[in-house]
Amino acid sequence: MEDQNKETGRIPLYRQIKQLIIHNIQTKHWKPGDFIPSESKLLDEFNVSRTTLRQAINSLVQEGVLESRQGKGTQVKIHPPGKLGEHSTIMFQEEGDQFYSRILRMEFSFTFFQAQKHLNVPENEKVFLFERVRMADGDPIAILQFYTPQHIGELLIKSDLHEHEPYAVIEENNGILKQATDWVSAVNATPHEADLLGIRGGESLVSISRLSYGIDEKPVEFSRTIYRADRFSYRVELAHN
Amino acid sequence: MEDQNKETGRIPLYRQIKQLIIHNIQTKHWKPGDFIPSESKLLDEFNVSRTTLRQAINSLVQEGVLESRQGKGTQVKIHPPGKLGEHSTIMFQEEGDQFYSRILRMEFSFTFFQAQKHLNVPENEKVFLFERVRMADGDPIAILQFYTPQHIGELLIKSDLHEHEPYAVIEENNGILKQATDWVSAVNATPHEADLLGIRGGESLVSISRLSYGIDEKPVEFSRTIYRADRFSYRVELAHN
DNA sequence: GTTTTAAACTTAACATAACAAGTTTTAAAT
DNA sequence: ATTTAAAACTTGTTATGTTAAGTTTAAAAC
Repeated sequence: MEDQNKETGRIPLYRQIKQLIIHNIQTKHWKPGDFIPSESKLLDEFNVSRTTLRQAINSLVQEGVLESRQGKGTQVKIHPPGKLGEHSTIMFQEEGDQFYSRILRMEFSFTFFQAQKHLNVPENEKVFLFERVRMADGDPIAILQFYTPQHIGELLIKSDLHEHEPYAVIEENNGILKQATDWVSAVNATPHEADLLGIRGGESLVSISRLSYGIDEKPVEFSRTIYRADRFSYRVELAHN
Repeated sequence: MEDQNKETGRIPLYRQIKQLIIHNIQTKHWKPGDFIPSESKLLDEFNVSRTTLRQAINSLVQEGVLESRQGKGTQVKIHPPGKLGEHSTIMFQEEGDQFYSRILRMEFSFTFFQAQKHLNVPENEKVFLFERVRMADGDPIAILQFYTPQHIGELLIKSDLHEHEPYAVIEENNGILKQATDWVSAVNATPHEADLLGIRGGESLVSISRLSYGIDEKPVEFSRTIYRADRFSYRVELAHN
């Protein structure tokens, strides 16, 4: 760590080290499952005290980015794509359901104002919308609207979204997701929604809005999904913390 | 810290310190909101290095038991009764709302089958139901059904449920809650529910079923609450761990 | 070749020291 | 009395050691 870092001061050294580690992960220098260099090697690379390095690493272990084991080493933790937390969002009644999606829209626009605001996208930049209907054994069960900033949207259209889940594409190209907030509520189906889902207008639907952040704390994805309430339940495990 | 602790070895010192701190909290020696002694005082009391003491304290801060602020001190964190996890269940639009409840039913019965099953109550024992309508500034916004095993129900009716929240009564008499599961879904209001909530029949409502467990891992409370969707949002914070 | 042993790695735990940066208390100045 | 400044607290950050405890590797013994 250079002197000017110590002198600029405001940002603690261990946080700067954290950022360097995160950068190595985001640039795929260290990939999920990889062992990062040992403490002694990182001490040489970063030129900080062991205390400081361990503070940075332990912090990332706490946040679920790294995983350390005594004697073995420290590796970048592997997470299933898009899976955050312990909640199991989708609880359909049958296991044998065949899932697939029917794409409704893939569109860049300046006018997705709510998503633009949540994603912190400047007004002169477009937002990408990816809209699908999710089917289970031929029945439509949910409408998914998936918004991302322009540069991520371009990544997505380059991939084959008919074949790959957007979460998987993002995590392969844009680093892993670290944190998200869900807002769960209920709405009455509009005639158009009822039409898509094959239900009567006014039926109750579960609405889930999600805002996801990457390990660099920047918003990655805003989505709104509405589920048929008769096919869906959202489970949350709660504990003190 | 005595020598035999260091020599028995297996349990790290900082974990032993953690246990001592927790013991002080459990025995109400240090109460929620209290500032615990400063680091220098605890160093004298425990006879360990600052590193070790801070490791114990920081660990408890991470777990949400303590809360430290530079320059001020470290205090035992206050958890609102019945509040588990980071989700903030109730997000009504205005801050100035005056909340109160109107009691509908307080009843012991053998026939609350769903609750009986979830609470693991034997068939020859009654289940207690406490049913209310929650009001915000005069508007009804939710119907709350609160089920407990018989012995807890008896505690509740002895307290003044017009004055005290059942969660608070339980945590004062029956220990704190440790874990809970929420199931969130959506339903259409029945005519009776619409009547109670002052809305049209068929309106969308958010339905939350909760099963709570105490420190002894036994079920304490099963509840079902339905909220007017226009006044309610359920927020969940998700993170890797 | 196989097993055993020791060495060389890894992270975990603990102590001591010094300084920085907030907050409160106290004493001084007005 | 009020304001100001200094001192005395508090937790936060960083450095430098040392020893312990797992895991892997390499050498030695068979």
